[in-house]
Amino acid sequence: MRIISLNANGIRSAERKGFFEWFEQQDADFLCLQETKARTHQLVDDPAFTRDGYHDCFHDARSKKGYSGVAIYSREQPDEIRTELGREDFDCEGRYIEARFGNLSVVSLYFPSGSSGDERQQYKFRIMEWFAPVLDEWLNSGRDYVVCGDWNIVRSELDIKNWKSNQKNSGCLPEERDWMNDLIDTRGWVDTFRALKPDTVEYTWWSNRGRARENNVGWRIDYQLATPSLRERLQSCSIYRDERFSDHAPFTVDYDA
DNA sequence: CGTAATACG
Repeated sequence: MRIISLNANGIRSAERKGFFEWFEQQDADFLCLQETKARTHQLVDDPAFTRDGYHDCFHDARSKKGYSGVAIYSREQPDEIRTELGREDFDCEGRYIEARFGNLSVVSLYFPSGSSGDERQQYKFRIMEWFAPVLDEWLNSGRDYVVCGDWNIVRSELDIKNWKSNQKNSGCLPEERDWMNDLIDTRGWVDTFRALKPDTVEYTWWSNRGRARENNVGWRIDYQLATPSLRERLQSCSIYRDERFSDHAPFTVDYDA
């Protein structure tokens, strides 16, 4: 079972850059996209976003055009699609979609960014507080979950080039890191990349200001978090070097069938 | 600075 996740930074932009041709070569069972930046109607009727051999589902932002938005592509037809978690100021921003296949749930999640200002940072903190118990419910549901997405939070010094200078910047704030680490170290979620590569320094996002990407001034803020039930099924993972499609890197995790 | 619509990350 192969799951690929990518913050597409605009699915229409990524498509123009050949993302789906690349995707079709990857032999993936599931693809989770974040920041599709399109209304669902702009995607569902366009063959460019409908791939042979895959089912697709989308959830867009009701609140703003061209903003946020998530998607899942799957070989198997889902039993059920969920897009609402019952909190209006979260549900309206197109940040969550879940596809269910038997006992497996695959989630594409776009966690809020706080980098645009204090208003959004306070929103991010409120979502953190509310979302942790939601994750606990999933963890205790008896279902297998893989929560793929852009979490906009690094965990440790291994996950960011400029650790010291970013301590006061959103995504690397101590209270954000504590929250993320609590999910994994205390509550029991598996950071699949870190579980497979305990000491590896690799990033999933680079600012497009300056020469961040060519200097590898990056952050690891994209994760596939899995329930402990999937830990023994973890095989391998890779973050792709490919810079063609987005300011984030696509990454793959392979799980035993 | 890139995406997609003029804000947001």
